[in-house]
Amino acid sequence: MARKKVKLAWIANESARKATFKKRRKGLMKKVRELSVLCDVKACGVVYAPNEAQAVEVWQRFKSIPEMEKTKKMMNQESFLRHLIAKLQEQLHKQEKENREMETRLFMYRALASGEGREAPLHAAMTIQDVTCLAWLVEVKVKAVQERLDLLLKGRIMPILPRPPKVEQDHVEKEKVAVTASASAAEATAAMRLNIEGEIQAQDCQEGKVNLPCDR
Amino acid sequence: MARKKVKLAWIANESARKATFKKRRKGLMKKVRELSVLCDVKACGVVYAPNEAQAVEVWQRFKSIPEMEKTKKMMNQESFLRHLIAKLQEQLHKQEKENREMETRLFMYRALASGEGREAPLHAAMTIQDVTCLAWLVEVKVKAVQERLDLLLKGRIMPILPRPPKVEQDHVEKEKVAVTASASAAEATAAMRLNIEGEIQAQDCQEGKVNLPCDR
DNA sequence: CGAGCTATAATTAGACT
DNA sequence: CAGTCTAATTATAGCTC
Repeated sequence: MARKKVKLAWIANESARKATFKKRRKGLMKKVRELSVLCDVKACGVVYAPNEAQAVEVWQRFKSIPEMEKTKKMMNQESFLRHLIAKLQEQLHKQEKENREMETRLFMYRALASGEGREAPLHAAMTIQDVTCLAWLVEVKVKAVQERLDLLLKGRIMPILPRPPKVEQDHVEKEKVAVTASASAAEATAAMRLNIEGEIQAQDCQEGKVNLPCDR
Repeated sequence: MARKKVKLAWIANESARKATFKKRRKGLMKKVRELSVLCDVKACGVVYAPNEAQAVEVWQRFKSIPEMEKTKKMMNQESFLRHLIAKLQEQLHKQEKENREMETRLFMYRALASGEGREAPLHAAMTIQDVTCLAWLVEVKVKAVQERLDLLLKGRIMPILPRPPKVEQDHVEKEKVAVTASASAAEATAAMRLNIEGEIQAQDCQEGKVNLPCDR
């Protein structure tokens, strides 16, 4: 959008493409932030950089101010971590339960696929595409989450293990909350379980069939 | 960005905010598309509309052209569905295996949280925030995926069940591929498993502690 | 290659219908 | 409230360093 109007097509020149990418990604992120702030909505943008190892380029979360303040308060409290763990635990159980349900669902899919055939309606195809696309994004997210979890875990191990067994540090030795692994089932947000492929390997499917006009 | 420079702050006037939201969301999506096309990267934007029931406002996936064409080809093939199912099945197994690992990880977390305390480093706090934020997004995605799956399932059941057992339709009755639930482990993309809470309930944590300066 | 620097394209705030 | 219009603000393509 400047010196010259640019065609909406892939930029062949690599350096130009890279420059445009950087600039536009930056601009995009700014827009996301602005929208979030101006309208107080949760918003995020994700951009797969070509060569950067499968990275979540940007993500942001905007919470309403009061909620944000509450979050801040609990962010560095020990109890928050305990609470998180309790919930994780409960959700693990939920998840195991859902595994059974997923098996059932999978069975149904299977039966349907084998028992019937032909001319998958465009509608269905689109839906599949939708699913795979969403799944891709989820894959990115899940990986990021797991990396963050690992980081967090390391971050806690590192400063702790090397420390001598009993060092009396005067500051903040009070709030020794008991580790109540309670957490009501009602509070626990919907347990999530993901079992979808993020990328469909195209090579596996035989060639030469229809061409759906479902570009966008 | 017009008639008047607008402050980067929440817009109090509701109708104005709504209008801005609509305009800017539209613009944002356009930017996402453009970036994707110009630089051939996978990109997506997600915006939580205030009142629209927890909706993924926009998501998009851009694949490189050759990949896209392959995808098109297999989109409406029966074998694609079978393939998807095979992979799902394999990933289900992987997932069950990962459940064990998650239990281990959870145990470690627990031990750390109960055995040590105090002054959660800002770094750790930020990480936790990151995790929860990402988790929130994943939650949205997972819900969307599950809805899509349900839709897909219904979409296949509907036109199939009411149909009489054996109707001889002449077109495309050939490619009756056997349902080989094989799918090599190498091909299957990383199995995903998600077990994180998307929203931290702030009320659960007692009040009046530190205020982290970790806004953004 | 990255960091400025315009000139110009694109977005959009506010008014109007 | 949903569009349309237009001026003013932003984003950025192509350069230069």
